[in-house]
Amino acid sequence: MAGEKYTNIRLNRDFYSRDVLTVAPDLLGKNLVISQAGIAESFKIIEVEAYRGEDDQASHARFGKTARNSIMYGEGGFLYIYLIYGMYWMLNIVTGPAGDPQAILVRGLKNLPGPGVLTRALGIDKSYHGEDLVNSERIWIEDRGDKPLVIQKPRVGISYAGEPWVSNAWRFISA
DNA sequence: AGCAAGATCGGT
DNA sequence: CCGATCTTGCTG
Repeated sequence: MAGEKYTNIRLNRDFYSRDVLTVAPDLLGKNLVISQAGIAESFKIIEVEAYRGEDDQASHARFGKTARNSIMYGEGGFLYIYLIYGMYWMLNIVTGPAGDPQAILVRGLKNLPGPGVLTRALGIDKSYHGEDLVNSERIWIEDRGDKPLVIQKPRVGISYAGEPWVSNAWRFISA
C-alpha cells in the first residue's frame, strides 16, 4: 500500500518522563484532545513554556514542595492546574522523573492564543488538576505526525525571577 | 492573622 | 495603562 505514514496515537508515559526542555518543544504540533458530553475535540498546541526544578526562580517550585505544587514532584504526564489573578486557570503538564519538579505551561492552541483564553474556551478548571494524560478518559494528547519549526524566546510575566531565569529562552513557539 | 503579589486579559 | 478578583505563601 502506497499510503503515507499516519500516526494518531496518544502520547505515553515515556514521552512525558523526559526532561522538560526536551518535552516542551516536542509538544508543539501535537494535538490536545478533550472529550466532554460525549464529544471529542482536538486543538493543535502552538506555544508552551518550560519551568524547570526548584532552582528555576520563575517556577512555583522555587519555594520547595507546597500543597499547590506537589503534583509537580510526581511523575510526568499529569496535569497541574492553578488559578492566577483570581480569574484565569492555567493548564500545565508535569514532566520529568518523579522527585524533580518540572512543568510545561500551555500558552497557546491554534485559534486560541493565550493561556487564560484557552482554558476558558475549553472549560478547563480545577477539576482537571491531577488528571493523567496517559490514562484519562476526558483529556489527552495525540501525535498526528506534525513537525513544526520551533522558535525560542524568553518566558512571559516572570520579571520577578532574576538572571539567568528571566532571560532563558524557555518559551517555545511554532513557526 | 494579615498582606502583597501573581506563569493574565480586555477595555481605556 | 489600569482594574478585575482571589489564592498562595511569606512575614511577623
